[in-house]
Amino acid sequence: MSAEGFELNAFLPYRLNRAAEFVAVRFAAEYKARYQLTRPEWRTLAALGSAGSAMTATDVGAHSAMHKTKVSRAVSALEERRWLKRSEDQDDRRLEHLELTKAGRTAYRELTDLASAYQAQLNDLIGAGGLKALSTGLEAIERAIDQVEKHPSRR
Amino acid sequence: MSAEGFELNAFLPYRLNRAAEFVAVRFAAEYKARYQLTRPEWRTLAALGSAGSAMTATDVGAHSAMHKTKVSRAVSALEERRWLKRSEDQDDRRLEHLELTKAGRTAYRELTDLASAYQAQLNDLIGAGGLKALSTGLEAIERAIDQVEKHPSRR
DNA sequence: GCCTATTAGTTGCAATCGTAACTATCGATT
DNA sequence: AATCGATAGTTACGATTGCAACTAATAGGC
Repeated sequence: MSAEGFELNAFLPYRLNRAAEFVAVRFAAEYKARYQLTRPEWRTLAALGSAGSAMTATDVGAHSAMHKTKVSRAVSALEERRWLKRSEDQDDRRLEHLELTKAGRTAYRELTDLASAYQAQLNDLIGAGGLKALSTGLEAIERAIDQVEKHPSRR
Repeated sequence: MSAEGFELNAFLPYRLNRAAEFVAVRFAAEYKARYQLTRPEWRTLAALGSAGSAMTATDVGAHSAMHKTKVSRAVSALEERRWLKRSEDQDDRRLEHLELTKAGRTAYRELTDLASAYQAQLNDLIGAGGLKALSTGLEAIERAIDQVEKHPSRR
């Protein structure tokens, strides 16, 4: 049974990684060139910018599936740029609430322009049908992620 | 127009990366623990194993969306384990054809057992519908990748 | 047949990453 | 209220990465 029952082309981790890498690389090249932003920095900026309100570093990590040390370093870098500010939680001083500064929100808006343009390219490339299917499928994974994160059962 | 027209939750690179990272991390932990394989090594092994016939390093990179230095190092590591062998192309001596050894194919088969089990877990987590949609969507991206790789137009 | 551009693959090196250990704080148990 | 375990976030350090530069070989003018 173990002989030929496996199709790499149907194996989700492999396919997803391939697709993710493909779409990420070219976009990363853009914001790296124009803003000297690293991937974790962009992702952190994006998470905070899209949330609107403050988040903790742990929230950012959960939202973007990034390791907490990545988040920690990205936050430091963005803080140094004065694109975000931290504030201590009054009730629980382990937490810090992260929020974009005015400059950070401006940067976020500029970056989202780039992102929208890129998304449009992708739409052309992938087609409306593929996009729709992909979106439905990703929703299913996103539900699974939330679920697993809620009930870590075995970690 | 640039103000609020952007939804991070609809931005493909972000969503794909999140999903890919989520499904990859737990599987990577398994084969890393059992076989001391790194991700690029597993991906290279998988590409070669599933292809059946020989591939060049460039082929492996295209198939798995890995940077060529990653492939190069993974190939060296697998060679040292005697899981693959190289052979020079007679017509074009820049090329090397990569093929799994017997030990490599055995390892591949064992790994695919792990992979199948993991895929089954994912199926449960994501559901048949989500999986179907995801697959359709990924096919669209895969077509786009092939297309772009054929016609690098602007790179 | 040369000269130049291109491609396959490798490697040096600086930058980035993840693991594990750490600090600081909180919550729960007693 | 003292202790123990858990959690938020940081950091040291070894491992991994990717860029750029490199070698070696081919391909395409001319």
